[in-house]
Amino acid sequence: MLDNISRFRRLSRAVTTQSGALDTSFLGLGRPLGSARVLNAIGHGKTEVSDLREYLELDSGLMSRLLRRLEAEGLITVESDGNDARRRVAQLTPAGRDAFHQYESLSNSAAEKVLSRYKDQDSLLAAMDLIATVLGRDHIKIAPVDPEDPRIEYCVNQFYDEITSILGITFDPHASGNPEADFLRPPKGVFLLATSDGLPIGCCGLKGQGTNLGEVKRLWLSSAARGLGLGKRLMDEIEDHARKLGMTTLQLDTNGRLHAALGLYRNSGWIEIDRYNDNPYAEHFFEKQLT
Amino acid sequence: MLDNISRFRRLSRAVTTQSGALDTSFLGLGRPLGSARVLNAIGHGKTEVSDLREYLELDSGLMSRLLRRLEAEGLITVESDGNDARRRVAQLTPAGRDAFHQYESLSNSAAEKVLSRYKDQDSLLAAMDLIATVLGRDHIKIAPVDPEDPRIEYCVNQFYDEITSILGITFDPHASGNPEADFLRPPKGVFLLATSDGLPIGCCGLKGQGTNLGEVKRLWLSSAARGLGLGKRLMDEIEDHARKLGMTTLQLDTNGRLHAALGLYRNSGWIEIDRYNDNPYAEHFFEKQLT
DNA sequence: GAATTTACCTGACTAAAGTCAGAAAAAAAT
DNA sequence: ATTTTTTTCTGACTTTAGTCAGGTAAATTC
Repeated sequence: MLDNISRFRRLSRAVTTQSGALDTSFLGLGRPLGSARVLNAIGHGKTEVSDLREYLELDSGLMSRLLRRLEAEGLITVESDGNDARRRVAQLTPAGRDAFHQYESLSNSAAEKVLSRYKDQDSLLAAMDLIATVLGRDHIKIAPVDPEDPRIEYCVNQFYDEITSILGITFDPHASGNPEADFLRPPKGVFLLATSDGLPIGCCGLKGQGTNLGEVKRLWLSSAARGLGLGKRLMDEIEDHARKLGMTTLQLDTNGRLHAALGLYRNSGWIEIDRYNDNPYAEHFFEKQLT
Repeated sequence: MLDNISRFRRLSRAVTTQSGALDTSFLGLGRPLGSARVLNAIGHGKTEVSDLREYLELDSGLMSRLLRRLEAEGLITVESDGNDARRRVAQLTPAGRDAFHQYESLSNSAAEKVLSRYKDQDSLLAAMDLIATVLGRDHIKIAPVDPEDPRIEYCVNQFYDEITSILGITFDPHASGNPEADFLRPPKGVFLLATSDGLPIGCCGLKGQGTNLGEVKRLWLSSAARGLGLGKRLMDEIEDHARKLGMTTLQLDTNGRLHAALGLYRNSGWIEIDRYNDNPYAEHFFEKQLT
């Protein structure tokens, strides 16, 4: 009925009007918007002044004055960086932390108010995840984390749930050769986690034994993250890590019903080979030579 | 992994940063934000100054000055209203229309850029509709429209598609007693359309024959609009219209697989009765006495 | 028909946001 | 060791946004 662009702009209007509720929370504590933005950015971990400037897109003169103002209010301290004495680092004082938490709880209660009025929260939240991930696709971060990190646990459990529902069976991780964490962390292997603004949206493990043969395990993408080329990015980074770990050949197994995964492997240089293990869930086996 | 509130705030950040792309389009033409907002509001049909003030939440002094400024730039004209000479009405000049269209195309191309980068646009747009509708639930409008309005046609086609997919058969509107438009518009009946910021999200028809018996037809809610109590609102308004049209008894038929609809009828005073027509898709028949 | 209310306007102001030129100190490049 | 670059800061501005106290004319109420 409406064209696609109108539909997007409609979302944008709805969110900005509603999170006017979030934005006005920035105005609700009697502090001008500029100061509030700086305080919140610091609270969210942007401590280096140059970072702050870039993030908030502020002129250096203005930035400086806003920092002086927050300092004068006793909300922050600004000190020189140890490594580079030109750079300066801002920290919240206890009073600053208080003020920051006031902003946070204002934002939270505004968000809660919106959410609480809707019954089917799961689908609403899934829709939010999808949109936030697509809009923030340029800011997706991929980084190695420990295989026992709770975020990996979350991703892998999602992976199991999906396998279970797609294959229509109860997936037993051990039967599929659930790798020990030691094989998935340096120096033997690695586990990559993809996050979008804090939300884990994908992962991929590389299992090694200290030899030149590695195995790719547990490639998973959240439904919000599909269609963004993230699977390819994860696999490319896994290959980079494999090379650094001295591997020359990678293998993986997968199930025929995971169409997107199959397509990805076939389109990125993987060659189908004979069964190389007894994983009951696997139907296709691939190998790739690293060059 | 993230709690619900963080997920909402993540969406909000993503949209405001991205539609920073939309917002900065308001800043991209060398005009201050205030003037740009007024110009765009006028372009979108808010012509009365009092409307503008309320919509943009501006002080009357500020509003006045912004209008003078746009007038001086030759973008608008402001004249007194014919009916009430205190009120004033703003109109875009040709130059103003040009400027407005520049803002529109900036916004559109920003939106297009985001959308074009994603493969599965349907699910993305559905997610956007859902969120925009939920966030804008307080602004859902229900109004009678002509049964041959293209928006009704759109809704009713969606309704047919759904019936087809839920019942697993090809739905033939005529077999189900597709009512003639004349029975669905005053003075015999009425057709209500629910819209959220321009997007049709639900409809309901009331078929009459000029007697005291009416029939409710084609109650449909878009998937984005479920769980908001909109079905109840539509039915309540249908009953109001029925009373005004002199009806004392309403009937309807429905299929057993439309669980939400069945629940709605059973919870709002409808009594199940015997089959009163030969609609092959209907399995349940209800009646309600209006008081 | 006088009093009140409404809608808009103007002038006089303040606060906030943003710009620009230059200066100081540290780091990096030559 | 000197020059250049980077990072931050300060002072002197301008523009924008927002507030408040009236004022005028039209409409409404009594």
